[in-house]
Amino acid sequence: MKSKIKIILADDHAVLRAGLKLLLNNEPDFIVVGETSDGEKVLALLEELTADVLIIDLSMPNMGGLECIKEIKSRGYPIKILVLTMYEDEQYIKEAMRSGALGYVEKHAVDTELFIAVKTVNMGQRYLNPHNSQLLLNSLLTNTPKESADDPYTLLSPREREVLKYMVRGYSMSQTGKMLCLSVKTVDTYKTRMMEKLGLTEKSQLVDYALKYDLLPAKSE
Amino acid sequence: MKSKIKIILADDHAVLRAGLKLLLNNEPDFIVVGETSDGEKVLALLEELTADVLIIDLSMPNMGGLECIKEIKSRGYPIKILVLTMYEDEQYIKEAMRSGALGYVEKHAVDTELFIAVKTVNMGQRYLNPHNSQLLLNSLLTNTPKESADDPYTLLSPREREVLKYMVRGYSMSQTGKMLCLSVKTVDTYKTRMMEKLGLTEKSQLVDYALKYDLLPAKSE
DNA sequence: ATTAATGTAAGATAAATTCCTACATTATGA
DNA sequence: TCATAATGTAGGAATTTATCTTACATTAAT
Repeated sequence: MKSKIKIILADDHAVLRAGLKLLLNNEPDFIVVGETSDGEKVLALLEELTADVLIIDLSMPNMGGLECIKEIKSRGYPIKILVLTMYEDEQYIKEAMRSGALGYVEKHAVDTELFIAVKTVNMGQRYLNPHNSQLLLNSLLTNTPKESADDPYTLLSPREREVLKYMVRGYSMSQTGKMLCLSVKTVDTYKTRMMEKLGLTEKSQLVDYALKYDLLPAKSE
Repeated sequence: MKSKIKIILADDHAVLRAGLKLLLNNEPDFIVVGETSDGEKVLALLEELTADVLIIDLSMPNMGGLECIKEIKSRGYPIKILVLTMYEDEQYIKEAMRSGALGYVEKHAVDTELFIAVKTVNMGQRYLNPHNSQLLLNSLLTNTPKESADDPYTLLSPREREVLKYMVRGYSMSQTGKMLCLSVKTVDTYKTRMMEKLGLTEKSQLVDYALKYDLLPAKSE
């Protein structure tokens, strides 16, 4: 009988950590040997015990996940690192992978994907979320530090973004035009171009897009 | 032997949900009878099954937690609502409590606190994170004894809110009409009535209003 | 039982959007 | 560096949408 994969959990949400621990311990192949909510304490833990895989959240107090990963690598611990986070921000993933993480799983993922990811990185192989792997591998390999493929700050021109912000807030084209001292026609052009660039056909999709990229103002109380 | 407390889980992070489910099911007093990652599906679930407590995350796709809570209340489901979130933003907590949540637990909390919270709200009593309870109780009691005068759930009719949601998401009147199987004219009437009720003159003000009251869907990653 | 609110919708008119085209002015890549 | 793509700007005509007004049946409330 082969031995279980020893896991350390690092996530600052205690109740979720507890659930995750149970989830993993419930599987015959895994055993959680340590857990912590704090980046610095991860390093302390590694002094005390050995484990095969570290499942780490990028956002933790004291020492962020990224920093922690770098430190682990620079100290030469042989532990495999699997990043578990809710951001699917490509920037973060790339940074984490470059820093020495072997794999990346979103919190949105289901349990089975987590299990597979743990096993994969435990074998020393990379694991990337299927959704991101294509893009990521490309951008990791080509080493182009450009932002995510549909990021508004790379895809849309400044003026277009400006117009977008007004439009999605319910301003009509003419109103937007007035706000920005542009002809309605110009606003129209921007809108058309944005739709083309983003491959959209409905105004509501533009709103979705703006929502996705936080282009709407924060809730004002 | 008294029956277990039936729980529905609503959190968009599947792997965490799985852990949480195991954590709760592991306790003799609880049983998770349903789970979902989506605000709208919470409502669908409530149609299908009955449960005692809904544990809900505030940030979910399609329909944010706040909106979802309000809708549950407006539909009159007797389920007790416990908010589980990582934000310790007082504003959010207040809003959630005002909207009808009975309790609030941070994801940072340990499992035992979660258990206590579930039991507390199940009895119909409020549960507030010890850290926040002081502040909150105060501001809940002093600052807002009344439903805020322009709350959409007191001012607007259900159908009006429905229409509003589509309109502010960039759907045209005709599109909204199609979505809701209404004549454009009917949609028009609702819009006009809402504007009158709220004393607004511009569509953009409607969007602001929706933004203020979380009537837009949460950012979908 | 009468009024107020709600859910529904049509017609005529006014306004906004769409589609196509156009043209300087930068960037930018070959 | 020279062609080409991207950007910022806008007009006209055709079409779609929105607005304003009015209407009516059904509940909810007083």
